Amino acid sequence: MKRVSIHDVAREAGVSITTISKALNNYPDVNPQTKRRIQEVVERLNYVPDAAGRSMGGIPEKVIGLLINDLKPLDPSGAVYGILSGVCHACQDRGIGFMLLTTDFAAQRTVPLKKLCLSKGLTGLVCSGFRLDDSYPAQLRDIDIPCAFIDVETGAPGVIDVTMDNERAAQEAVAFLLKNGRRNVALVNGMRTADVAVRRGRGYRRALENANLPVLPERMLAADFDEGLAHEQARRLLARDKAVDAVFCASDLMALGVCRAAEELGMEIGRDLAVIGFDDIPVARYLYGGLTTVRQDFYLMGYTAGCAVDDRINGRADSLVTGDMMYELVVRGSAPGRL
Amino acid sequence: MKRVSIHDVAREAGVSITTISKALNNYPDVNPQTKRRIQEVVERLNYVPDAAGRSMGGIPEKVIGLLINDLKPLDPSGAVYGILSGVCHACQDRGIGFMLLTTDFAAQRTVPLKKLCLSKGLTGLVCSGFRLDDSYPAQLRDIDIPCAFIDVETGAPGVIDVTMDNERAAQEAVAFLLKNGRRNVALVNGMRTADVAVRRGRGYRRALENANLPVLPERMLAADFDEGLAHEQARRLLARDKAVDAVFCASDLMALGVCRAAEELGMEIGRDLAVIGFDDIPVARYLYGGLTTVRQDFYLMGYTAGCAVDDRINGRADSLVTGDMMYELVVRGSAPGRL
DNA sequence: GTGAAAGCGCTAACAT
DNA sequence: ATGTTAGCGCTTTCAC
Repeated sequence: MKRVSIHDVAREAGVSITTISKALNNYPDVNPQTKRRIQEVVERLNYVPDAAGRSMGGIPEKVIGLLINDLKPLDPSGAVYGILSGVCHACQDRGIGFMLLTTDFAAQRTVPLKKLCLSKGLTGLVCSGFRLDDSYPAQLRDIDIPCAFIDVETGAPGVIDVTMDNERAAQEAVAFLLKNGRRNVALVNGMRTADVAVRRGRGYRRALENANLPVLPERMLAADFDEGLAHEQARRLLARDKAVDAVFCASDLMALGVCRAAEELGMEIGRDLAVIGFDDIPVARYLYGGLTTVRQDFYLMGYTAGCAVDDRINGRADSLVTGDMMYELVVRGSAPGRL
Repeated sequence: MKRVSIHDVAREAGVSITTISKALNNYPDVNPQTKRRIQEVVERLNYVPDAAGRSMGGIPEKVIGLLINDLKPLDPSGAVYGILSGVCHACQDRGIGFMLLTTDFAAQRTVPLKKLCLSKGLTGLVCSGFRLDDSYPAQLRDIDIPCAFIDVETGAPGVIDVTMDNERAAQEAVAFLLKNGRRNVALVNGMRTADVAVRRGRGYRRALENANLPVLPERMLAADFDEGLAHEQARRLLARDKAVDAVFCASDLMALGVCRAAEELGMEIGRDLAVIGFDDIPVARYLYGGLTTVRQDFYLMGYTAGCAVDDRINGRADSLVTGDMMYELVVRGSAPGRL
């Protein structure tokens, strides 16, 4: 079964392919009658212009690629999904094509970013899920299409960094704990290769320093954004350091692990131990009397990134959304108090 | 900045474009020396073959499209994400292209499925998120590429239905409750337009009938797979019908809502009220002493669908994974007992 | 208002 | 082992 081409339509409609092309691209110099006849034939033959053909002819569709690093089977925090749907909707709203691409640590060394963009024919790019030791962030200067990076402050010239002020958010969260009477606040952080983790760690530290409290290394745990690891680490910490009365976690998932550990040790969440998470995942409000957390809006980040890239594509360079994304401390039962 | 084409490479390497093409496509009849020289020029010029050009020339890349209906900003159950990453990885493993597409109720009536496939140049299709009243499932006979449907038993000839035996799974879950002493089991179901909801409802009914227990309409609630609605409905039910000692929910999210309602009414989950969910979302194991649930593996469903479609593309028609997907009753604290 | 012809970047017969 | 040429489906001058 061969594909029906513009020639088939032309033959059937009794005109030249040129006229078909013009009619389909809404050129003004086509007789309305002819146009209608053509439309009819198009319907009847179920003709659909070939994208490759158009592209070659001179109408390459604009496409924004969302490049996700290390796409995993599970996305417990929903961050990847949120960003994905955000970029996707932005492209829909702007009437521009969307393409999902993936890579990983190894592939980044094999295929240059520029080559990737070129081979996919991208007009714009949004990157997400990259760590500080990945190589694509360093290849940013090579590509010549508008590009946005999510959750990594690349600082690269011309690159749109879509991030929120993680340091300040973390600082506020810890300050909230201190203000509500906690004095021995521990930290459960993600891996050091995650830009956001580094910054949240800094915020934690700064909050303690501002309150003239000691920053104790033994109270700063790394749990790779993993519930299980957080649970394990927290259990050990809480068992040996009875003074700890609050924990700030760099993700809700890790906060869940901490809560689990605390309950196993007979502590009551929100009273004996205040726990703050990060992200505000959909189920956060239902757990442990509600998980106090720093909300961020992944969908909006994706949507913002997509729009910003599209703006750049269209020459509007005004949108520089660096560090501007919203966050909000949502106070619930796991760490009660007032702001 | 013009795109570097095969001609540029040819000129620079001092050979014809044919030789370039052959070298790049690993034809045997190219002098190894020449080939190396070409590789060099390719690197230097940063040449990347144009996808559209190849497509037209005669090497159209195979592409499987994942068509998702009604893509929302949030995916609390992680179902969409799991399927997405599954199909994506399947395509990677099989060395075939992957394309994410979206549609919605309105668009389905505007753009015929066939037209969509044609315009995107798809070689295969995986559909997810469709309801019984959507129109694409009915247009299946129109398309002439291999196609898999997830979570809808279309029954269409040639279509790969990737589903699990929802009816049997639900029946087993309810039977488990009965076996462990529960006698007044309520149902909290999703919307009637979801194929899986219909089947899970049937399983619930059948389990009761098999045990010669009455099937009471007032104990069958519809909560649209929504936590809030489930909470509301359950609260009302539990308040008026004190006999209810167990609830089977068609999703973990709704189960959470039910648990919340029960606790508000002073009931203890797992003792006063047994609650079973469906899906086994990542956080399920951490809630209410662990949520008893029917696990399903969305990632695997996506992966299976992708592979099955690829098999079909390659002429291997053996893979007919209808109703075969795994499920498993995971017993935890919210509905304790033995199988 | 319509059409003939060139050309987009590439592959594939078919020479040579 | 390499080059010539036709053609893929489309858009776009430029004549008519």
